[in-house]
Amino acid sequence: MGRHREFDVEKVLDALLCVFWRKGYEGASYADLTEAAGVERPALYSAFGNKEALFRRALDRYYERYMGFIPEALQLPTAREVAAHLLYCSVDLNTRFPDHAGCLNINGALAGSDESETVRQALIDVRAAGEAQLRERFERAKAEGDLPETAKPDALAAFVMAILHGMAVQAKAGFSREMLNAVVEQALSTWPVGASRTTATAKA
Amino acid sequence: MGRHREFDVEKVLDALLCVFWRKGYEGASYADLTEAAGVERPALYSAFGNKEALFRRALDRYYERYMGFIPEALQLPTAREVAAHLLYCSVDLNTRFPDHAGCLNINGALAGSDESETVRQALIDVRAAGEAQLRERFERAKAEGDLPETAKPDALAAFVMAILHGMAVQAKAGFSREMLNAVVEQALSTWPVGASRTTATAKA
DNA sequence: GCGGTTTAATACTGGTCGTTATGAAAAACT
DNA sequence: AGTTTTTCATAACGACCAGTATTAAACCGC
Repeated sequence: MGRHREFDVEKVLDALLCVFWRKGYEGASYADLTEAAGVERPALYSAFGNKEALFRRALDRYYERYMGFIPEALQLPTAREVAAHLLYCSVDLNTRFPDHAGCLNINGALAGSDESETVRQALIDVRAAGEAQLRERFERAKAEGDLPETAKPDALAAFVMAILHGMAVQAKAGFSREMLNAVVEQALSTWPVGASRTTATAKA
Repeated sequence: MGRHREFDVEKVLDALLCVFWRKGYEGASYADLTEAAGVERPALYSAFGNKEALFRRALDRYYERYMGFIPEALQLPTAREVAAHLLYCSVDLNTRFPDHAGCLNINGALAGSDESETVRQALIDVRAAGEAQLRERFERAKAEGDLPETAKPDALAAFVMAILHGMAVQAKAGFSREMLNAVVEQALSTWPVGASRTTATAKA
């Protein structure tokens, strides 16, 4: 019973997500958020809680709406295809929206005041979870002979993640999609070749 | 004539530099800065100007004091050695100080409020200048036959920079030096080989 | 040692931050 | 229709932000 909410919570969350994507957690003020959402301040508090809870909801939604290519990639048959799909889709996402380039996770809170420490750690945890999934996928690939015996799945996963993070930084700096695709090409050009695929070329 | 300054400007600048390194431009408050410097607020204004000017001085000092390996690297004989030196020295710098891990340029201002836009652009410009130097060095390497005719110096430079930025993000997240060195190893494992060095191994 | 000049320390400014109290408007239940 | 409950909009809260006015202390030349 009682009055109904006059705004669509998910639509508002999408608008807030874009603000955080562009300005990061601390850089986004409630003035920015209310303007983008078209909703007054107390409504945001009643719908989501405080700013940190709001950001975490936006982060969840970000992975649901935009990071669908991660599970997609993990299901591809070879480690190389997994990496390629991750990298190319990431380039697309990082450059698709000119007004909020890059990645919410990286833009969100790389460094900042002590008050945002918990948010920073949350972002780190999410990245670490993704990297762990990737490492496990590469371990499987190694067991399947898709990656050579000398391959180090943890280093390979960290390498792919480094490219992803580095390109997010570059996208935020205005790098073109073409340039970032060339970076991906370069990154993939040295992919290790396993026993089951020794016919693959060594350099793209 | 008049009273002498009681503090060493360069020592203070080093202390401020470390605060920015850890918290970034917007995340560092004057409360943080004065505490780290052991100097009161008006003294910082009289010595450096406002916060932005202060940050730019700190950034200059950062490159002078800690980024000496960049010109070092550019003078090495082969493109691969240039890249290797950049990457390994960067890992060392990013993990040398546990209380301010990563890179000042990346931590400084990746995203934030509109007021820090000029600072963000300044950091982007500095990175672009470094990348341009690297590209030119790779163009020379290509002309010398050190890189193959098919090599794209701009993509190669962007690739190396992406690894550098990505590792800076990872270092800030607490990655160990060993892990990052493994990332560098992976990044270098597929380095293109030119006609003058066809005897080099294709995979590490 | 005395006047002129620069630095040092304290305290304050207007503005913005995240958060919340308050009272009016609107919907559902009795 | 009347009552209750929830949402809405305005406006306020204390805290902190970057930046500064003010006054006392230290140094110089004389």
